Amino acid sequence: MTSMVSTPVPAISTRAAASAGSGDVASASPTTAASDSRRTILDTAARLFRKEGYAAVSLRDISAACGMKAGSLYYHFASKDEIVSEVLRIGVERVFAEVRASIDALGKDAAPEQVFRTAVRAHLRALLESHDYTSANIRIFGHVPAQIRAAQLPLRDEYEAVWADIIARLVPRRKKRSDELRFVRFFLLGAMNGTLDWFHAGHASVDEVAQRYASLALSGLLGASRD
Amino acid sequence: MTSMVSTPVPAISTRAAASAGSGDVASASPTTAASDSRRTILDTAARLFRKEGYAAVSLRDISAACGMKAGSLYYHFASKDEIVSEVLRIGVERVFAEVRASIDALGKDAAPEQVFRTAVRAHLRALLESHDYTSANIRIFGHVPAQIRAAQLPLRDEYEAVWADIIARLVPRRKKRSDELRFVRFFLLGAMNGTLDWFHAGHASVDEVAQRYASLALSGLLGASRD
DNA sequence: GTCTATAATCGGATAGAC
DNA sequence: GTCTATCCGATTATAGAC
Repeated sequence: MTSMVSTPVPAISTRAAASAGSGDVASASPTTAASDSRRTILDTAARLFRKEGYAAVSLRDISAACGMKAGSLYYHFASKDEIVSEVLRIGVERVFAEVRASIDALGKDAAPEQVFRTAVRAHLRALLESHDYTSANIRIFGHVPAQIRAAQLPLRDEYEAVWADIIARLVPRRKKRSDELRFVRFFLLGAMNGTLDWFHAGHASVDEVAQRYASLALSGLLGASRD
Repeated sequence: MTSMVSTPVPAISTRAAASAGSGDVASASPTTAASDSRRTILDTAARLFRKEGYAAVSLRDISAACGMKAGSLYYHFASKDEIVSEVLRIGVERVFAEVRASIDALGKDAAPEQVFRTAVRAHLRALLESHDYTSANIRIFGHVPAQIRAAQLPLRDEYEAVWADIIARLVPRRKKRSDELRFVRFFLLGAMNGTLDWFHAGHASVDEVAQRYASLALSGLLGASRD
């Protein structure tokens, strides 16, 4: 959600989950002891990175929370960088897949506004209740080494392209200049990702936040409140 | 911009700059060698924290960038925690003071929408072009030790109260429920603070971003574009 | 006020036993 | 696969010279 590089904009739902290399935790490989440990390490790392930040979490912290010793992590990963890269990648893959799936479920004739509201809800669900991976990504992305950030940009751009499409469908023909839409996209993603800084389960439901945020984005705070 | 604690809401511009303890860099104390060094250390720390994050910046990094040795910092500050606490405090004080000053300059009869647009511009200017302190605050707040965060909440709440007031003036009488306004405030501050993740000088001016963001917040992305 | 020197701890990473 | 043991550099912080 940071890059300003423009990328080819695929139509929504035309692309497969992309990459998903050999290490994709989400894919259903045959369960082995090694893959179990690998997944446990990544789950734990995502949870700790989300809570504490990137630099504040040591490999000793991760391994201890897994019931392992620090040296054992190196059987599964070559470095801390490799662990955090995987966590970041999976974080985007998941919110990406869920937003696209939620849109696809609406069918091809869904109204642009309905598509928008559905995507906002899916993004916020992934961020606030489903996935430590996605929330860890948003929270630590700006704090990992620049080299790791750079490697993640293509995947982020792919995900942002989905939002560019959703927004482009929504906005009337007039003023479709691409830098117009860029501002809208940054505005919306900034507001949504900012929920991580204040949302705590119990005060309001994720779906309520999603409804309010979608309405605010569509109509503004002076606009007619339709819900 | 994180707390959910409600605080007394002062009318805009009725309160002095609050606190501004003995160590306020912004206040004009007689310039001594010690206060010069103190200020240099804080300026440098703010710049590095903004760029690299909290945990990634060591006291050696700060002192080296000041042309000093690490041990010398301890003449001016008791710990890294004390340095970062000062940076965070000054960051809020400054954006606070500038937003309030920009509103005060409009006079008491300014239209709510004009007040809003002016405040958005002042906040974004402090964040994106004026102050490493303010941008450092936004970037690292969620990554400093919990104890430090907690100590900063009252000041943050004071600043958020200004926004609560600006927004309350703007919204029609209907539906002024406070949790309504809370969502609007979080939505807006999230979008504005998110600019840190993508804005780079040169592509667009801060004032252009401010205009677009204010319009989007007021009218939404379906609304009439009035600029 | 700033320096040097150092204490005490913790960090990522590696080698080899089991 | 996981553990133990260890290397080695970096970190915060302190003590005392100048």
